[in-house]
Amino acid sequence: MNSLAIFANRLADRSSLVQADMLGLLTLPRRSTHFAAGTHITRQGDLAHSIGVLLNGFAAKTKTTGRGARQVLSVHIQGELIDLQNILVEKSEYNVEALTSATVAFIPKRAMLDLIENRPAIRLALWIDILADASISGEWLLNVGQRTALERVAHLICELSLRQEVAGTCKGPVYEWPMTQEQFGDATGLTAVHINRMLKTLRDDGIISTAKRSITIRDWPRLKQVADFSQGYLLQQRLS
Amino acid sequence: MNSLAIFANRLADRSSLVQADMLGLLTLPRRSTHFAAGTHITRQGDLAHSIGVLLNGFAAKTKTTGRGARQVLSVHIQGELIDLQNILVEKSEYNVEALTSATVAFIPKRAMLDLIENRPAIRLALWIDILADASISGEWLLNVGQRTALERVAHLICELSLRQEVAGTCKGPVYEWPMTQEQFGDATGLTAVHINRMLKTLRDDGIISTAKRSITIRDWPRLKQVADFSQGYLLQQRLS
DNA sequence: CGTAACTTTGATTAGTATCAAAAATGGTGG
DNA sequence: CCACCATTTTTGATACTAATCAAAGTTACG
Repeated sequence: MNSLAIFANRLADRSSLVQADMLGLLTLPRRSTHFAAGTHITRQGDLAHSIGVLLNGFAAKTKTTGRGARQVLSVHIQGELIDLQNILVEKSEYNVEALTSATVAFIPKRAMLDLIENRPAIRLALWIDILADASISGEWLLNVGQRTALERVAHLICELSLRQEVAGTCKGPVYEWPMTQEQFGDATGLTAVHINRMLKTLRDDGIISTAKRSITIRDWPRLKQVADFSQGYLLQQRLS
Repeated sequence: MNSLAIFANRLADRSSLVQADMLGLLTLPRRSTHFAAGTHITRQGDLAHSIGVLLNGFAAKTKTTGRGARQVLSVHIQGELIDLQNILVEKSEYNVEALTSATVAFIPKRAMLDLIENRPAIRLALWIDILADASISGEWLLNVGQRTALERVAHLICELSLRQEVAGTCKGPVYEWPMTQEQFGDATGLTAVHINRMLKTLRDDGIISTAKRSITIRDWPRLKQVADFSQGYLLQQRLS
């Protein structure tokens, strides 16, 4: 199977693609590279000459303050673009790190731009993709700025679980959890120690249970309620 | 002078527009409406059938948790689009509020979409505009998630001052400050009381001075340093 | 099997929120 | 133009959430 199939199908969910669109996507030139968990895929300041598609695994966009504090800006799952924002920018403003072992297909910017220019439906799908990322970013800002520690933790669990569910990479109530508690903290503006305590609270309340690299949601309605979660911001129009 | 001139010129700074592009922008159908400070321009859940351009004044995008806490997601100045993210979305995910007395030109979505479709240079400029907004959003997340109260306050002062400077709406070291301390707090994830204390600190250190609706930057290098501010994320390529 | 990374728990501290109230400011109508 | 009222700013006292520091368990990995 074509390695970009998952990516192409994801875009097809965003706009109506015809045969020629799909063909254009599936025949994009690319070079696939494998990354170990914890390694950098791209770095802030890098010249951006290609656009990455995450073929498998999880990745995170991060940014660091001058004093060394790291914020996770977004988490990406299989089939998602990890740095589309660089398409019109010379230098990347972010780091992208592999959270788990991950494979990335790098598509030359030029090829991507040509496809965008020539195929309006793909252009539309990518535009929606950017808007959806921006919408998630806004919800994260609300999360970090206004919610309590417990709410933030519950909220991110809701989001990632639902996104995996919708992407079809995970069924049941057991969801892959791609982050260490340190990274979870960096995504929510909390310390790893406090993440640990909040997870314990959710566990003690029977809302979730945790395992090595997964979280089981035992009481989705209550988790959603604790998290103040409503999925509209994910902009998954076709599926909600 | 054409009321959309400031807007059109701003886009011309983002990409090379030819005569026909400018004409297309300047002849966009629109209806201008005036809003008093503190009133809502659009609301979360509203059907989005037009796109707003801020002709003068300041506006803020906001989002509220289910428990009623409000986060300011972005602040917009003269000439900026206030809800371009709605162009491909049916229902708005945000509120837009007038921070000061403000005038907004509402452009029907259809007209905007046609222009985007037919004028590649405008499409490019708008795409960059969205990416710049997203980049600012990322920096805000870093700000709220990882910086101390004093840094956050200083950072937002740097950003808004510089943006006004670049837009040419404010020269000198005295910058219009469009927010109450309450709103400032909602933008930084702090309480109004704490904003007040941080401003006092900056004042006592001789870095800024404050007046009714303005802030004077007395020591820009030190403010920048306290804020951990570097302007790259604003994506003002043509000017930096 | 040994070691580094990660999780868990406890004790203490620090930063910011909350509560309260006074002072200053701005807008409005008379 | 002044007086009044609502909003905003300022300051003080106290409470609480989450950070920090520290160390013991646990897990993953080479």
